[in-house]
Amino acid sequence: MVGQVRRFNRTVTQRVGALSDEFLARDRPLGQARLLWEIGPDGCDVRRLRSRLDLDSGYLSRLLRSLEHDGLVTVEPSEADGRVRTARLTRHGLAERAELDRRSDDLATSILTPLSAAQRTRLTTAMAEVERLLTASAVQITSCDPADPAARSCVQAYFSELAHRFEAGFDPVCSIPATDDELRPPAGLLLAATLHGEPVGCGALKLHDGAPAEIKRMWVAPAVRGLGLGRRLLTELEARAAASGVTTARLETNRALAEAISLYRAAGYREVAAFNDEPYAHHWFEKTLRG
Amino acid sequence: MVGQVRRFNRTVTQRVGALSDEFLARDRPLGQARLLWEIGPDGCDVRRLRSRLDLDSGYLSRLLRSLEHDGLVTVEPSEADGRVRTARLTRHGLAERAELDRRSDDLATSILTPLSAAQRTRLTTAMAEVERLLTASAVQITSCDPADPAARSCVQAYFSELAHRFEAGFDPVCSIPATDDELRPPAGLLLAATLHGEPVGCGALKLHDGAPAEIKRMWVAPAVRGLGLGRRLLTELEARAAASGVTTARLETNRALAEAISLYRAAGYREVAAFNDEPYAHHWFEKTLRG
DNA sequence: CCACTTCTCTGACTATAGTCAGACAATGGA
DNA sequence: TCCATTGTCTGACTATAGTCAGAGAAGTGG
Repeated sequence: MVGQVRRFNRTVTQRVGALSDEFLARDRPLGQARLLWEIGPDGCDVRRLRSRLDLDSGYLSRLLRSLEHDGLVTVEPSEADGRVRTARLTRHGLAERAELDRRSDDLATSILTPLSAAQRTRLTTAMAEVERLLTASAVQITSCDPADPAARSCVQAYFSELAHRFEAGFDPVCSIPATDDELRPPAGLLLAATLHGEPVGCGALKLHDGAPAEIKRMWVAPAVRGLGLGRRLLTELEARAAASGVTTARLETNRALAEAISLYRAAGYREVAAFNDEPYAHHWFEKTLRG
Repeated sequence: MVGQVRRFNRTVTQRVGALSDEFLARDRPLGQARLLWEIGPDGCDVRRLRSRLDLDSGYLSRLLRSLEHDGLVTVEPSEADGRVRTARLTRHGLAERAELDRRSDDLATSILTPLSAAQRTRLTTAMAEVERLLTASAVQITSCDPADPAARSCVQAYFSELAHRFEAGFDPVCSIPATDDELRPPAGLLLAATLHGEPVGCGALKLHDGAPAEIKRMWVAPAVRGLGLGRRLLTELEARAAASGVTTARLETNRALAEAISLYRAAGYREVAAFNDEPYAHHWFEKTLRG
């Protein structure tokens, strides 16, 4: 398998990587072209550009100056914050970006053209599969503090999804709470999943001395569902629980969350009698962990 | 489809391209690392390195000097030709290359690790498919002179394959000839297929004023069979024939060439009575071309 | 043997990419 | 209001990649 991945890497970087740079940079240096592309039709704060392209602020400033000099970009102070500056494409810059867009299409077309219709279908299908699985593999799971902005945004998204999906809506105040302190070692822990730095999922554990651990806050962003991320989070939580000497994991869930329920069943959880009085729960599950 | 290819390109260059450079270059500049890799365990002529990496001779020379200075490479005159110099890895250089190899494995492993067993299988299967089809799409078909070295090597390989596969062997002298002049416009033409500059297939056309055109020299290198290249060559030959005003294409073949025979049938050729006295032929085919 | 080509090397360039320190203005919290 | 922080910019660097012209040795065909 490793050999296959290496062969793939070689073929693809030769065919796609080499070409795409050459196609994208028309006359203009690659750095400028990338920047032009990243600014986008609606403009973008310089700060955002810096983090997205991971550039040194001095270097980025100089790149912007050269694009400005060529009449492709204007940079003005942002209204909201006088320190921040916003880069916007001029009419000329927009045309240039459209040209890059066209070239990107040309590159894709040049790959498809030599193939028969059947081969094109097979290629794009396989590309979609590779893309999805590479995305899945790029998701990183790390334990993080409940007060971390990434964790906060996941939990927030989780609550608002529950509010949408539960028949009766969802108000965190009525539910059994899991405070920051309860999800912070050694009382518990919280895992955050990130894709290219953006939070895309979470899962938490409440540990109870000698008693079963509780799994909470299992959530996966809609954009990355179907990539096995829920399963990965669950497996990781179980492993952490087992590492703390816990032998049983427990959780409760609402009947509206069908995918979650089938995940728990598939992962070896069996339904048990209610072990708490969570008002939003319809099902209670339990699993014995192997040390 | 174009959109899918573009998404694929973006994901893959982010995940694979960026990482692979970083993994490969350990301390050392990327150019040096690539060169070290390309020299390989058995050494390599400088001339070959230049064409394979497509480098300026001055630049390559300097890269070799720096590797030599670091004690990774020795460069000596080749025995066969005093002008050519051969680069060889020292023991230290071999160790360095092994390290690059290990890093390449690590990169592949880092992609596979986060995935489940089922996902890994799906990923490698899809990668193999993409790789094959990208290879297919990278094959270029161009008309070329029969005396061109690429054409010569294809025809040579074709003859030696026939000698192996025909029950009675194959001697070009006994077969109906197709001289260079007959395969040169306007009398005829020869198409060569190349992959990364290496010849991997051919096909030729003999035109006869007002009479059916003859298809000859259809051959595809074993390494690229199953990529639809035979079909592409045949289609291209038919198109060229039609463009010359020919309405019928003809060919004869030996019963040992089963794949070829099914290709002809699938492409719309129907078997006809022998239209010549080619001693090695068992089947004669004909197809009406659409203008 | 001579002219021509091939192959490699050196010297002298340029361009792109990127780093680092520090200046300066705007902001936000104490 | 002051002070630390944030965001941007300039100046002064370095490293990598790459180009081009020409020198000189070795081979090649007539």
